[in-house]
Amino acid sequence: MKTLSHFFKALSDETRLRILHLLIQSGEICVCDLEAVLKLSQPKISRHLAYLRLSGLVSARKKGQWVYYRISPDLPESQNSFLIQIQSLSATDPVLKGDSAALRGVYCTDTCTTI
Amino acid sequence: MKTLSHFFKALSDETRLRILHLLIQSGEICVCDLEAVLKLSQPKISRHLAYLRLSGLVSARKKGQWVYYRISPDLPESQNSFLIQIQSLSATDPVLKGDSAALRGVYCTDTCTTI
DNA sequence: TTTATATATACGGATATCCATATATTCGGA
DNA sequence: TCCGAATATATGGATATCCGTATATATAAA
Repeated sequence: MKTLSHFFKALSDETRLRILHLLIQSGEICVCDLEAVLKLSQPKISRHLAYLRLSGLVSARKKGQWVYYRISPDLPESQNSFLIQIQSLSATDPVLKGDSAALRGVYCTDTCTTI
Repeated sequence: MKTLSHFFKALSDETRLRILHLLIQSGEICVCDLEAVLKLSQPKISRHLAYLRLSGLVSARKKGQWVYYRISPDLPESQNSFLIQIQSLSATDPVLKGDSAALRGVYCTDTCTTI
């Protein structure tokens, strides 16, 4: 039960929702790409990523000086089905829709994305 | 987007999750039955019901001295599909499972439930 | 009209959350 | 080895959240 309310607390912040939405959509993103897409300060993004990491929602992989984040592969099924639904929200939410578009832009023009 | 994070904030508290789970399951419950099932103080329950009411998640109907709460009938579809999933969580979560059982008990023995 | 029951809200304190700014840390390249 | 880029964390302040307790309100019953 604690786990469950903590899970929703992780979803209850706008920045974290936007991050999760991008991770669900793209599989794996590094911090600097999140920074470029979300247009938020680097410490703010890192702080929320740490929050998500500590809640077990995302996992990180270090490659050189970059750190790639993804939705945690061993998330319990119950939580996973909630996350999947977030994906469908981008159809109606303008901010999420904008993030999706910005992400495509980053993946076309940026230099920091090839693994 | 604010709406969405506020929605999850409403789900991020254990008491509110338990209340919502009962409302989803039973349609309509009055405060005193919630009190009997959850075994929590009346002001605590009322406070969280007020929170849910202000977030638009539940609506209230007054009948005599009782107030009956239900999931808001005009909840946006996106939020509704999230709520429905909460129902399925009672299969795995012991607290929610216990609440379901206690609710059945209340509906058999109590005096305050007939509308 | 007084009394009891159901429900809501006010108050004050403890704790959590969130942020901006500043500073560490780690790693690759010159 | 030194420098810059990518990322993480520390600090302190503002605000929100949550709770227990006390109190208010409304309705029913006596």
